[in-house]
Amino acid sequence: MVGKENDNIEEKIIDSAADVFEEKGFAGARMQQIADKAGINKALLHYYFRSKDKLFEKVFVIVVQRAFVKFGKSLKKEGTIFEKLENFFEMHQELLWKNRNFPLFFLNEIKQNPGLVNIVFDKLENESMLVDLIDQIKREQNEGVIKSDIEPVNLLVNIISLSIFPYVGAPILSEIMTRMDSDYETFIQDHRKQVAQFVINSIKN
Amino acid sequence: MVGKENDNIEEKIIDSAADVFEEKGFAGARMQQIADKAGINKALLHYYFRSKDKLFEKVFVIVVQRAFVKFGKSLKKEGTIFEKLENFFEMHQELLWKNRNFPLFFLNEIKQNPGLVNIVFDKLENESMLVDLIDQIKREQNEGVIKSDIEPVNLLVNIISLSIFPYVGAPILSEIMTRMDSDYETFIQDHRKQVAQFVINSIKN
DNA sequence: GTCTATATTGGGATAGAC
DNA sequence: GTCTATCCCAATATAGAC
Repeated sequence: MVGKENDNIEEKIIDSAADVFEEKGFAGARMQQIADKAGINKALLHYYFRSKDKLFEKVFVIVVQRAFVKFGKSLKKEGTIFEKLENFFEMHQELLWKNRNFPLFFLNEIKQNPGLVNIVFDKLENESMLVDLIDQIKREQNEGVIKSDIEPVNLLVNIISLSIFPYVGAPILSEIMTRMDSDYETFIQDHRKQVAQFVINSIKN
Repeated sequence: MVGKENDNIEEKIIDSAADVFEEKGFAGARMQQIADKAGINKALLHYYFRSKDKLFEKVFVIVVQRAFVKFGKSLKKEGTIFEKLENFFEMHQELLWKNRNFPLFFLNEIKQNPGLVNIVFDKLENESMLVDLIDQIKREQNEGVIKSDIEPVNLLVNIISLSIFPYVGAPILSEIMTRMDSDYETFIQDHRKQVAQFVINSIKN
């Protein structure tokens, strides 16, 4: 998740906690493991964050914000939907590869505790991002650049699905690939090459 | 998950456990809650299944097998890929709607404990199903029925992604929809109408 | 602030009566 | 087989010395 060495203990804890929570989920995470990874002991953890719940909430907000900021950057500001698509998949796949644990973690925690969504969303500024995209899709549909009459929202979710699922499903996909005398690595390489074209093919006709 | 009333306690426990495990995951599930749901007490749970781990493994295998059998049934044996696609999405969406908790649960547990995959897969007979589909895709590509030269495996995963993700992502999608003055229900209705066509459009040209 | 030692509690597991 | 009562450990949390 992180990379940069950190001597500020509070941040060191946050980073360690992020790793452990993302890997094990809230229920499966252990304060002991977080302390170990941060190179301190449990008592100090509680000194800084009082409880597991409080630590989690703080970490969750930070992690999600980081993720969404990066996600926002993977969207070009200019260009047609087609151009944006190429760029998005390229960036997003890279991002997902580096943060394989995040999507499943995120979806899970939100499901277990739907209240978390609001805490995060209220602090987000990219609010308008989606609306802008939807407007652009509508416009390009009217202009005939996009031939398909799919609902813009559905097109967006389709794109997200195609982008994220191969990573969320890694544990099972890699097993299936192995059993078919292939491997996950090759699959994901091919995926990155074809997915943008797959979407473009679908809507340009 | 189930539906039918059950007076056989062992099965009653399995069904209750399936519900709780699917909802909370292994780490988050509580033996107490399973006992309550089954209308018995914890001691009896342990009398029947000795430990949480053993109960979980038994339940996991059963639940996954049920799911994969149903999944297999959503695939027509005859017809072109295009015909199978229409049928598959129709059936699969119905299935997913009824078992919203399953996909996320499954992906999560496999990730936490990759060994589970083998336990399940070794007991599965649809092994050849995927291979058959891939052969068919290759054939139709050669015949020119499918115009796209996408790798068959990647096409399959794309299809699965489009089918499953909108349900796995329900917690976050429903929040997003609400914030865009729409709602998850409408989205998913539209999704079911367009997704098959989305794929067909992409590969028939 | 950071540690060791200890308290507390939640929850899985067992004993033993019926 | 099914229950109540209890055990026991793991994991969160706190006290108190330094």
